[in-house]
Amino acid sequence: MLDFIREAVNGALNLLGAEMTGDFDVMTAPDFTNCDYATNAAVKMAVKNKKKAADDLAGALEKSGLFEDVKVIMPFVNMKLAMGSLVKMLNDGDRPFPAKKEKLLIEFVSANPTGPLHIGHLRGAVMGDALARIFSFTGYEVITHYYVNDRGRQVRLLGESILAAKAGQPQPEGGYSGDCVNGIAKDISSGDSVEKISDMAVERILAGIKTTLVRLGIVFDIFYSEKKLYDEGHVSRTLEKLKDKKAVFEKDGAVWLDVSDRDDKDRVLYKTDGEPTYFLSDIAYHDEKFNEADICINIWGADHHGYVGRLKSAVELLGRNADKLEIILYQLVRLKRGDQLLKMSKRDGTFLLADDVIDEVGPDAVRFFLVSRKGDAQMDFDLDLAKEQSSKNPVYYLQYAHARICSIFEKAGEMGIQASPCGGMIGEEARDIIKKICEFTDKAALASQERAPHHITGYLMELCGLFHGYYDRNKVLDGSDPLLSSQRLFLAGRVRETVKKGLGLLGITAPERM
RNA sequence: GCCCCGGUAGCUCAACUGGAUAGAGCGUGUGGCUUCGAACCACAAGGCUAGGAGUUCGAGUCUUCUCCGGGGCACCA
Repeated sequence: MLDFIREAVNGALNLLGAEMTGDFDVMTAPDFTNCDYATNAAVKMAVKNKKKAADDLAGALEKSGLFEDVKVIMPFVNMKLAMGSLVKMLNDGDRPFPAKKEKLLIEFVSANPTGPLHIGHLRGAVMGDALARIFSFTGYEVITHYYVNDRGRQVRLLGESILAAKAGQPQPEGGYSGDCVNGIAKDISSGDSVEKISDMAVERILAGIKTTLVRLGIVFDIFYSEKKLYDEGHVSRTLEKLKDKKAVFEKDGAVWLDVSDRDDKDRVLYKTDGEPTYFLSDIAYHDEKFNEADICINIWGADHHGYVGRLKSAVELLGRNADKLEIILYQLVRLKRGDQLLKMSKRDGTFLLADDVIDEVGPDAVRFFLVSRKGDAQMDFDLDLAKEQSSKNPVYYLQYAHARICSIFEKAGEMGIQASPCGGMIGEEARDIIKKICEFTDKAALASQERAPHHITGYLMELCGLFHGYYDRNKVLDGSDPLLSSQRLFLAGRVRETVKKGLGLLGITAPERM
């Protein structure tokens, strides 16, 4: 829609032979103007008399025949679309997004395979998946990654914890406990090596994580193994590249990387005990990612914020453009039950499992809640509200609109009415809703550009709100007026299609009945 | 101490990157099913956008200071 307005304004400017001092904006017009869109193009024209420029522009826009009203309220030129323009857009359907040249790799969740997913992982999972869907819809070629830290100290500790549990001995320092560890301990033979048990445990826990993700409708293209980075020599190759840049040095018995340009201080690659840090393999991993894609996007919890600078610095040392590594941080979610804030601690085992939350609230509601706020706002997730008042949950408002329209189509079938593109029969009462439908691709583009899925939820609330109101005031199927009925049915069909597409971008189902 | 993110209606959050008279959901109050699905609709109440100063035609949005909340400052991930 905004493209359409922009083209119209451009056309008018060309007609006037206008010279511009800068780009102009197109925006929605406020209610009191009784118009749809506005532009500040007049004040961006290279003339002294802005008022005259605005009047000239308004005149040229009027001549286009696309608008039923154009009025100047300085500094804006406001436009009201002609019903014919709107109906044509509605009938034509959304323009598909052209394929983008850049290939995009998005990595998210990447929780350590040392235990099941818990509430803390959920927001990143849901945001990442929604973004992947939005990117794909808006023309990017997209690959999704889950990076698996399947080696190193934590994994070894997991194996040792399981062995200890098996032998009935106390946990090693900082070790793991809980149902997960005990469950695996039951199924091993005590003679196995730590390595073997660790590998087995990782495999099993990862399988559980995948199951949880599938419940949410999340399926990754690739689970990328850290171990593989070592086995295939990527880590050592990356290290050589860094050494070539003279960025690697030894100090106090450890090996360091100079990342001081973007971080507070230099960071360690090999510890004094000779073990590599996770930082080293992370760098190798990102080098590999950039071999596959033009833009790499990571979804991280805000608690990893301190890690951003050093990784960007390292990526730059490898000759990559650090701006093409986009790290999207999401703030942490606090869980509430009514007024009660839930204290969660990994150590006490009091954190809530992702599966429990999904059981309690349902996958669609979980996804809707966690994706309906922008990532850099921290949020409180009230389980009581999401669960007990689930019938008033906004997600049902959207799904209900979809189901309702499905039901209308069923009824239409019984009545022998078929949808047909709208003509003059559709009146003013459908104006707002047609306009809203035609704004869908604007919102998808916005969500894609800003890497912010919450624009879609807000849009869908507006669209469905308009439809529910329209439905209440206008009978779609009227046996005495088949022509009007078929056109209103077409309109309803476009609403249904748009709601389904929008929910699809968020990974939320669009049920036909509920 | 330094860095990052927040502070908007009673609560949870929006506001199309600087646009005009700041919007939804929940909660509260009133009204609406003989009619395509009432998980819905209509109307109402609710605001000095934490506070001060600045930038310009114009600020919730940009700069700066103060206050409050969250997170981070490892040879842990």
